[in-house]
Amino acid sequence: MLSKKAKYAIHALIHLARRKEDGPILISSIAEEENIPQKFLEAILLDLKKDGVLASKKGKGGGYYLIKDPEEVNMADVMRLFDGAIAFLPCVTHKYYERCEECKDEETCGIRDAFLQVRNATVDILKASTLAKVIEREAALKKE
Amino acid sequence: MLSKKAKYAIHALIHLARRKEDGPILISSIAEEENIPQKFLEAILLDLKKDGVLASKKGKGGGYYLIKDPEEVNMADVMRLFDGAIAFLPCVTHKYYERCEECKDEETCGIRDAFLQVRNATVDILKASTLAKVIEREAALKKE
DNA sequence: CAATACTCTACTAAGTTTATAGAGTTTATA
DNA sequence: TATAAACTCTATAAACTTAGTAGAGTATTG
Repeated sequence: MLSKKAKYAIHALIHLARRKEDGPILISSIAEEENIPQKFLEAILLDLKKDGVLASKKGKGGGYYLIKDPEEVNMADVMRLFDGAIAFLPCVTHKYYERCEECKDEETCGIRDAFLQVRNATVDILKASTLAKVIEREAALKKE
Repeated sequence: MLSKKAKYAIHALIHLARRKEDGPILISSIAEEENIPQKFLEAILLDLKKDGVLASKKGKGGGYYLIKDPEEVNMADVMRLFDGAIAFLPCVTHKYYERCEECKDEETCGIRDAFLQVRNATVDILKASTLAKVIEREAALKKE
């Protein structure tokens, strides 16, 4: 399961992507509209800023805004930032690779093989799920 | 990530599936060969027994053995037994469904739509990954 | 300079995971 | 029928993670 942090981050990003022409958006207004505890959201937005997805402006008229294109921000990257590896086993991850202690031979491990398929399918879908795509899809679903 | 419990369970099941003609296998021998803390493994095997995958025999000559066909035991079921839902969001699971608190309209939620695709792809692969298939695949990888 | 709004550090409560300890129960067999 | 073998059950606990709070600090605008 996604952590609340990752989930909140996705909601905040969609929120900002929708309003990307409106200039800086207040933390407090995101928190209120998306039902996220404000102090918790502050930490999340800071992480997204450090990661280069968002930028902020201090003082009156300040707030957060997207600096990446909504087509370049995808669910896989957000999940990795907050929850770490996406895969179910450390031996099939790319960035967070670790050997399984109990594993005798990784190359011929049938369990690994199964979970590698899962990981690849998952990452493919999540990479394709950009902010732009999610917003687009939402509009399409509303028309049905 | 899989919990250790789920991981140990999979290893124990593969171990038992490989030796399904050998009669009851000792907990202690599974624990030793698969590098699993014995007391921890006892609880895991008990869960698998309650779930109807394994049976046990007490006393001398006792141990655990598979009662389901290795082709009928798949990774999805094992994961659900020990770790609960497979999906990343409660609103896209089947058995463990729950509404997302912050969600305004589930039917048109673009985030849900993305994670539903992930869940479906994941479950399809995990359901196809039976003990028999994992063992088979392992043999194939060894021949390469 | 005063109000606004983001930033940083520290802390904490609750829950989950990964075990361990030890007594209890059942069964085979000598 | 005693005894050792082997699974079963209950209780406990350390370590870690998650989700969230508090409050002081810093930068900016007007």
